[in-house]
Amino acid sequence: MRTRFPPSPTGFLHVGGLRTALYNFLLARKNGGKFIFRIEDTDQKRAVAGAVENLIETLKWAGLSYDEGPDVGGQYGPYIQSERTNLYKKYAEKLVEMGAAYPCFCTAERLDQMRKEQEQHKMAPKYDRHCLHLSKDEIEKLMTAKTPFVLRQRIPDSGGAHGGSVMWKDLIRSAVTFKYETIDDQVLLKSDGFPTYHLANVVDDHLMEITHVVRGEEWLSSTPKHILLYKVFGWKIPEFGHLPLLLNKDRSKLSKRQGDVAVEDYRRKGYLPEAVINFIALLGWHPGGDGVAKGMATQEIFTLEELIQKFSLDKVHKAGAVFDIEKLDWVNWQWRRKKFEEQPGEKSEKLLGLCSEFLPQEWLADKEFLKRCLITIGEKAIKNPQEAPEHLGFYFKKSFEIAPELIANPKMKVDMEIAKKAVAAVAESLESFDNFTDQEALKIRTMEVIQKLQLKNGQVLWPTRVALTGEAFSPGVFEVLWALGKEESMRRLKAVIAKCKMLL
RNA sequence: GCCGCGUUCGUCUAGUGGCCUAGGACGCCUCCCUCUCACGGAGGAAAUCAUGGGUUCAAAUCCCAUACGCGGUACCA
Repeated sequence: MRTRFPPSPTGFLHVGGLRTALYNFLLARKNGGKFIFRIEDTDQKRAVAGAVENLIETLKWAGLSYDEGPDVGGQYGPYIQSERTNLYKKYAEKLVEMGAAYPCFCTAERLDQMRKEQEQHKMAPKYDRHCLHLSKDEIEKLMTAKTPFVLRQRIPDSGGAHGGSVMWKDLIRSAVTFKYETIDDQVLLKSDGFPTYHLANVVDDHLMEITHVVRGEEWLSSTPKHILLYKVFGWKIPEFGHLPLLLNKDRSKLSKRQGDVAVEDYRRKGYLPEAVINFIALLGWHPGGDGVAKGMATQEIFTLEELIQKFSLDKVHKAGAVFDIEKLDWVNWQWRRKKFEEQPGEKSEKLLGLCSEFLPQEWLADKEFLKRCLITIGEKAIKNPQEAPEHLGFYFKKSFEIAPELIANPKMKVDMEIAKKAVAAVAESLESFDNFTDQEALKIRTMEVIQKLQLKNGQVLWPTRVALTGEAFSPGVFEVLWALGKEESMRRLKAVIAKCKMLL
């Protein structure tokens, strides 16, 4: 078995493209076959510099290794279509000899005009074969006059020797049929000498001995043209499988307008390759729930290795799937946690390793302090290391404004008077307390204060926490005291007490 | 318009004629944990299986029609 992924180097790798690549990869790996990476750059106008390198880099990031490709070589190369143009020309000429293709000299204007008329008559736009009826002399004359021309595929007539239609058994959609009269005389070779997708694709897939063509649903209606080409060449027709599309929330084809579609966007935002692969694999495919009893959970998290083991094309769906970023976020969280837990080492060291690249240089000066801070935001740092600076900011501020309405929070039943009393009492108690390295001891000590004050936990702890952090949301009081240490904790508490006095 | 493909909770899905009073996951809601956020735990709402006809003792599952959605309709891939 040989599968392939042949993107166009028109920029970034689309998440839909990644999924197509993934399924081809899984299919090949599952069956001990080869996975081939090929560049389809026959459209010169759309080629983007650096796009090939970008595709290679992104596939590498995702962990989809290929056995043959432009950068790794292989015995069927070259793997870049623009380096194979003479090949396509040769086969195109063969088609002309066999009467399966013919030159067309029609101008863009005539074609436009023709289509407009067809549309007015509510007909499907289709080449009218104007140039098919050109005599040998006429063709020769136009050729010697160097009139630009293309080569068109000659679709057989209905009811001819080949019957009236082309049918194939799609790996995903079962039997699909197209009548000859609905198939256009597709351009095979462009006037610039480059082939179109239809020719290049068939020639390459044959020459590279591709056995399974698994691609997006957008190719479904051009498949009959490809099959016809295989037939006239007398080549073995590969298996075809057409994948459902990835959709926006409104069920239109996944597009840039409604969110990120480039794999690199997700990479940049901190999504793990394992998570993206896991999530995308399940968009249009599911291994099935064999032996899963009613009420039992089905597996949601898969490693690449598990995907390879469980993958099969007959479990691929026919309908499109909406790309739901919220589920991706959840899958990403599961993966971050899993990888963090599996990684050996001290938790604080691991957190530091995870976040340090996103933190300001100054914060790295006192590593022990930083590690304590990281411990207090724990899960949040694991969930998204890139956001760690936001959660840690208050630790590194020398001073901050505390809004009166933040510290005096009616929901917590705290007014300015209670706040002052609470923070002052905690500060006083802690002044003569030295065991700041023990969170449990800090808690016991503070609870005694609360009891003495005859206040609710929240009435004391809320203003204390706000006094220490200046934030509505933050780690808890005891964690912050522990991380900050006595000196800085006392400084912050006293500063707020002074401010409360002024406000009263 | 024409051709083709599709249709199970909001979303991803399990389901291949009786195990389905349709299961799981995300999200949402409630409660618990708790000084806040997050994490974690326990529950809940949520699909007349697109609709209408068949076939069958029995249909989400098979057949037909309709509706709706999507894709293609380029000298783009």
